[in-house]
Amino acid sequence: MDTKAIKHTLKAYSLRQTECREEILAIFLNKAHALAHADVETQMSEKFDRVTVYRTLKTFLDKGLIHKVLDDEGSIKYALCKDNCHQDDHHHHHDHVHFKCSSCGLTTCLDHVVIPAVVLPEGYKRVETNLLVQGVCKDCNAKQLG
Amino acid sequence: MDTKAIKHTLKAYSLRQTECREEILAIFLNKAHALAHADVETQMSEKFDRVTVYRTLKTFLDKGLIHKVLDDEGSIKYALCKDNCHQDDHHHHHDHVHFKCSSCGLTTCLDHVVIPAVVLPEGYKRVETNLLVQGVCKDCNAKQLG
DNA sequence: CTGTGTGCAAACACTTTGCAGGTGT
DNA sequence: ACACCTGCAAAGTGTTTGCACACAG
Repeated sequence: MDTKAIKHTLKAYSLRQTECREEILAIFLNKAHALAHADVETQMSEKFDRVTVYRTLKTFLDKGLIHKVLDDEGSIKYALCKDNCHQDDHHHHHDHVHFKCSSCGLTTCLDHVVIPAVVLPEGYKRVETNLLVQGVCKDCNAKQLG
Repeated sequence: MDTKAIKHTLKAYSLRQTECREEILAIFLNKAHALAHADVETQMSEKFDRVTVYRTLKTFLDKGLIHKVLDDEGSIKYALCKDNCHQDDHHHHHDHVHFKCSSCGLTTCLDHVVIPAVVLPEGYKRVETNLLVQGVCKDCNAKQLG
């Protein structure tokens, strides 16, 4: 993976460049799906402390590098934000469609799926919308049919 | 609250009628919003064991009496299913719109809000859709304005 | 009577906090 | 040099499991 891009990204988000952060960011870049804390931990080649992983994820979240992905199991997952999703300025970016596959268990961002407008009852003020679709993903469907 | 209805409901879901179950079911009936395990526990007049509350919620979930409500904090919440949502036969009932108010913190089911059709990419098979809208609810909005 | 529910104790898993020392800028 | 990261230890919190007894049907 492009370590230059990783370093550049950290810098762009005003984050110090440490080995732990580079590795965690690399994991997110390599994997296209959302990761829970436990997923990140198990995928780290070098063992950093659990606590450091917790703190790194929280830092990334605060800085707007990653965002939360809802899950039906109670474990919070995280996924990389797309470009231009900074700390002060990611309100326009709060609508996400996520797909969780019951077969492979992975949750992916469906960036190209348009989230339909939801008509709320009178008096409700919408700030953020999260849509989680569960089912069987493309790959698993193909395997079953093959 | 109508204890007769509660007993009837337990029976309808093939659940033994115990004090604990009646009380938990009563709490769900009284409260219009989704409840996490901790919420249920704190609202029980008589103190039953934490473990019993966990098991009761799991049982209710398995039988289709309640359903999961997504949350952005990682804590699973539960809410009563509407009528005709039985164990074998609640696939048609899997689409929910929930609203979480950032002011009062309550998550409510918006039963009358139509969940828009989501167009998935080719190959994806949808089974269930969960939509969580966050913002400010009717009541809190009214208070702020008042 | 039988199968299930409950309480208790304990194990287990998850997450946060405080502090001392190390590291990036 | 300074601020911030990290690791360790420990505490705090949330959840599950096993077993003995109680209770609903």
